[in-house]
Amino acid sequence: METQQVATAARLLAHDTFDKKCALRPIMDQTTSRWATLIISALVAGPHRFAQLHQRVGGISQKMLSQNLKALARAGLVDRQVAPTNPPQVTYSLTDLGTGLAGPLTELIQWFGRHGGELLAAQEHYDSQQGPPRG
Amino acid sequence: METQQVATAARLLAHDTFDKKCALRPIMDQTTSRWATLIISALVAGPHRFAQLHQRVGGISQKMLSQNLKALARAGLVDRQVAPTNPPQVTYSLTDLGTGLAGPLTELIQWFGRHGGELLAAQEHYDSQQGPPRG
DNA sequence: CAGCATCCGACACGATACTG
DNA sequence: CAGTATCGTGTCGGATGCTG
Repeated sequence: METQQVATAARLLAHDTFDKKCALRPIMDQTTSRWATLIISALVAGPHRFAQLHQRVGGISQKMLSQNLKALARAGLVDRQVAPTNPPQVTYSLTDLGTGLAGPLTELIQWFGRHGGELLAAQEHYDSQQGPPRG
Repeated sequence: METQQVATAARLLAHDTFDKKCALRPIMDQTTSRWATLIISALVAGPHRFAQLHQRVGGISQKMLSQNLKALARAGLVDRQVAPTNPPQVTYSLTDLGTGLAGPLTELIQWFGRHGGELLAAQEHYDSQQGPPRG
């Protein structure tokens, strides 16, 4: 189908997220990932040191923190400032781009906060009547 | 520290997303996961059949689609309607809760659409000057 | 058509140890 | 303090085949 191909091309040009080949998918995946969302929303409050972030984002390992921070820096969402002191001081902060993302992202997180009860209740209801998650 | 424990308790009651034990984390993880975001935003346009979704969300496998759909149904975000016909017709649609989530979520996706160019450019710039992604 | 069961590879993730 | 290197495990996720 010719129209099919045209549609695909149009979707690619427009960054159609539904398209399999959308170049944004990898970035979206990592940016909306478990840890990245928390890291970004933590940085909304202001610049943080590595250890501060590690403490703020409960349960994250240094490896994951470092890894996510690097990915976010690569995407141009966070800025990494190294102070030439001893011991070294590294400060992470949101770029303008990152701050822009933080808006929609925190709204999403806040939605979860507001509707957390409903979500939990729905799960309990679901589990109680037909399919317990395990066993 | 007593205050530490009190703070932790307060965070749990308030669904503090930063807390390691936050009960919402698993739900958030799967809801903001690669496929779930696309499925939800696909359903905003209206109810879909299984095959329709499979086609709409480019690159997803039946397994992942089925799995995500089940998880979303469990969280009370999508509704599953089975018509007793032959062959069976199963229709998925957003619940009110799901529609509520779709708002913040589509805003987030649209943000990526608008700033996709900047993100991609930032990555290229980053890679070109210091750290190519894979040696 | 809708969807589950199974196998299997790839990597995400965490714990630990080590470096500057 | 701020990471990197390495290892082991668990889960993610695709391909295939079968059911009703």
